[in-house]
Amino acid sequence: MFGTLYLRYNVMELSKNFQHKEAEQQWYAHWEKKGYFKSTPDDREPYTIVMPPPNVTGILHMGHALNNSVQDILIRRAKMMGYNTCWVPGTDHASIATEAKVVGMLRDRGIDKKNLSREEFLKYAWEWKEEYGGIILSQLRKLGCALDWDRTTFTLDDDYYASVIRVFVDLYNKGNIFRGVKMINWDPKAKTALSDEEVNHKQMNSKLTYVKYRIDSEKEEYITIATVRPETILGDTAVCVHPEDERYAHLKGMYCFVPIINRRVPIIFDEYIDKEFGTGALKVTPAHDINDYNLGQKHNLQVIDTINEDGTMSSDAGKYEGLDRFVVRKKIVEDLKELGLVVKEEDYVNQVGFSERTDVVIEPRLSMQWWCKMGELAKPAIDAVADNDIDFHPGKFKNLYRHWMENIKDWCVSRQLWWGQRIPAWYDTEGTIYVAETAAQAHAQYQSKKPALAAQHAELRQEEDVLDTWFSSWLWPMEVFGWNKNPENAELNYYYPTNTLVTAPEIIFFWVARMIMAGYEFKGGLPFKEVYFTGIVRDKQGRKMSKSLGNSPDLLKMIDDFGADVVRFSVMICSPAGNDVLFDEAGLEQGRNFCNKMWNAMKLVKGWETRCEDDLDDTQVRFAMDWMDARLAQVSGEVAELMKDFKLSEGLKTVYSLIWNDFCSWYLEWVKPAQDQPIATSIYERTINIFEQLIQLLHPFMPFVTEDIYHILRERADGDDLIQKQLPAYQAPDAEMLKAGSMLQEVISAVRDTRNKNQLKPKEVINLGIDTQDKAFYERTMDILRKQVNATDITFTNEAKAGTLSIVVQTDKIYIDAPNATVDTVAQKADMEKDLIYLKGFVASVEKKLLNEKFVQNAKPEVIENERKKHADAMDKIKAIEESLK
RNA sequence: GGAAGCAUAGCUCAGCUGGUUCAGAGCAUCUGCCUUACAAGCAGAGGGUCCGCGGUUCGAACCCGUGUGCUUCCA
Repeated sequence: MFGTLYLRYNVMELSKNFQHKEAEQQWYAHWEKKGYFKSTPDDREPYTIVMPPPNVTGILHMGHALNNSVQDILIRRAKMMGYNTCWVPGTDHASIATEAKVVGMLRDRGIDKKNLSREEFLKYAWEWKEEYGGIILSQLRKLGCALDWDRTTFTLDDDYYASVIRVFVDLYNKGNIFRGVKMINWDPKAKTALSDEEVNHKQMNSKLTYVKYRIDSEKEEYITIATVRPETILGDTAVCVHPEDERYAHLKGMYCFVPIINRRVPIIFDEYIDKEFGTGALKVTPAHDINDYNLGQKHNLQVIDTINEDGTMSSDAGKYEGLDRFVVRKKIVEDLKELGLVVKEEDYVNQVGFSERTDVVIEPRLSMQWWCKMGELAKPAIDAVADNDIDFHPGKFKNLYRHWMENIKDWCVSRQLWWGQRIPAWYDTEGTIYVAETAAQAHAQYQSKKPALAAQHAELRQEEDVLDTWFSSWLWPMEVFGWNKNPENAELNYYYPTNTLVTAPEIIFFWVARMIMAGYEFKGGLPFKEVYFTGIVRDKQGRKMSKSLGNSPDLLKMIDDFGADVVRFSVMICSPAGNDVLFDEAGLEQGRNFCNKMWNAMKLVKGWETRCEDDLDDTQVRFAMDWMDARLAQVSGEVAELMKDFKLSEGLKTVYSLIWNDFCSWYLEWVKPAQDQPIATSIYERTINIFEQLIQLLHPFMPFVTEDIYHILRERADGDDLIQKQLPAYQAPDAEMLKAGSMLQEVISAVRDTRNKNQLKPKEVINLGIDTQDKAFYERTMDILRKQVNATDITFTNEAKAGTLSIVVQTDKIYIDAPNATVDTVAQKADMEKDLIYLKGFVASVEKKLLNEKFVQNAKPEVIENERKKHADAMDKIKAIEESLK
């Protein structure tokens, strides 16, 4: 492997640009081979992240790229800070999504799920999983993720399965799990119940249809209701009005007929009704609306279920039986029109629930399901976040969390699917339930409870339903470390609680809240210490990236074209902390250019290697090196602060600017020897050291290019890899050096600006006369200054020379003499006059402040001191300008 | 209908406890340069009523009230 390295890194053959494809492959394999991603408990402090397991059916999209880049950055940085880092990968069995995929695959092969037994179906499902599942894990490698692959976990692994069953039984025994009929969200495509969290509400343009119901009386009299779901009319078992609605007061105790099927139903009165909505009369369909259901309970109404589990009409729908609900919606309105019962139709905007998984319209449906009571589980989890035992970033999600947790409802945990953990409940012939971890244990319960029945009918029937996928994911941080086998095992005790959970705010209820509850309930403590919520990835126009909009870019192609580093850069650079991510492909170019910049800087520096001479004097550029060290120290501190606050995007920008502006644009230009000139070995060595530290700061963000450059800069011993190089301890930057450095930059920029404004070509030589109190500064930096502004003579002077351009930097007066060009000194003077006017105004405002008694009384002493200093500085500058204008 | 958040340069965003020459950065734009690593580059410049209105304060981008607009979550 180092053979190929050597070839690629032969200086003479260094490519024009950074070659991401080779580098990525090479370094990921190297890191893996070296075992850098692996973690075993030792005496270091652990830093642990469990990756939110993507669906086993998933392929890498923008959300994953963001989420996992963030985690990788945190992990890699923690590793450099000396932690024993452990990042656990895995996938989620995603019951609904996967079962849908498998059903689709079977259909393509001409197999109908209905004709398969559970065992046969599961065999196919596992086959599918082995062949197509988990593609995303290999895609995460491409992104460069430093995951401990030996710990890869699947939520349907045997041990994982057992832990889910154990938790179910435990909660059942504690009385938290029960079975009951309730109104649930039914997904007619997946044919399963969903939890409230799995329903997305979207605004829809609907029609509000006004329909007349004939009242059962001598006269021909009608009551008109308004509905957006005419197809449910067939399930109506009442019409309801407000008790104080005078329009309907005379109908007390009367009945009306449901059109088409002519069912005689009561007119009931309830304060639930909104008198203003529609006609103030509501058709009540207890089987198909949660509010109607509640009304029905209260008023003892019949429940008639007119919709089948696949969304077609049931036998109770009479002649519409077998037709789809949306077909019937139209047809029934036509039929009602023919009967003359439609009063009018109005456009109406309402919220409609869609399945999070299959995106079909949810059907509220009454059904027998398994439920988990959440109230008790929620209590410690509420406190954990309120007391900041678990820290949320950004903090705004704390409120959201608390609000939801305080109003938490029972969790519908059963799903009418086969792919998942089968609910460990068995029924005897009389319908009694036995919940146990194994069939044998259930039988034992049965034997002891009903020996007579057991003797007659030995068989128990197991519940067909499986558990909600989230009922397994909520154990993730515990179970990836083998909680089920041994809840006190050494690994679990070392890595748990994990440090940081990085996830999307959309699953704060699905997953985050439930993991916290599970952590306290089953492990007796919090699952992670902090949660970082990334933003939602949107396109440039602010639209959420989604398959249906087709606005999410092809990540793998992007990685292929630009490289993982660039993709990571482009995602992170537009990810402001706590805000959504407006992904702009322009970031790809910026990232590519950045790689190119570093690559070329490396080529420049590397090119000096053969020009090194030990005895050369380096005092001329010592200023540059000392300044760069100071900047490095300063920015390292800034980055550390930013990372602590999860301001990763800011952190990246800061390092980017340090490398591009400070290092490439200033430093390298300052130390660069003239063409074909030798360079002092000491400068070369120190420059390499600086370069190393720079790319080390960047490494967590862009691991490949940095590791690659690290190895080209110097020949490295086996095991000397950037990924595991430890960050140096924080050093306070040399403040004097920083100040001097920016002064030099200011002088250079001011001279260049003046050159530009006077159309002095870069090649045009100038002379500088400098009037300053601080000659030492200019003596120290004179060579750099000369080179940077293309000056030949730099001399000290005490007076303005006629025909020169004068500028003032801080309080130094600089006279620019261009011997071979004509310059417009008048325009230059006018510019300075403008500065003067501004400064005088500024001084006046500061004076006003200082003369204001209230200010002097109330302001903090250091603020006043500052104002005085501002005043003095401005006065000095005014003086300098006035003198140079003479 | 309930709740939260946001509004600063053309775009995306920083701006801490009200006071630093505080109005900033990156991208985009404009001008000049193929200058001995990089034109995927270099040097420089121009862009803002800090959403409107009112208040608190010696002092407000920042605190309070209010209006407007946008976004998200919940029902």
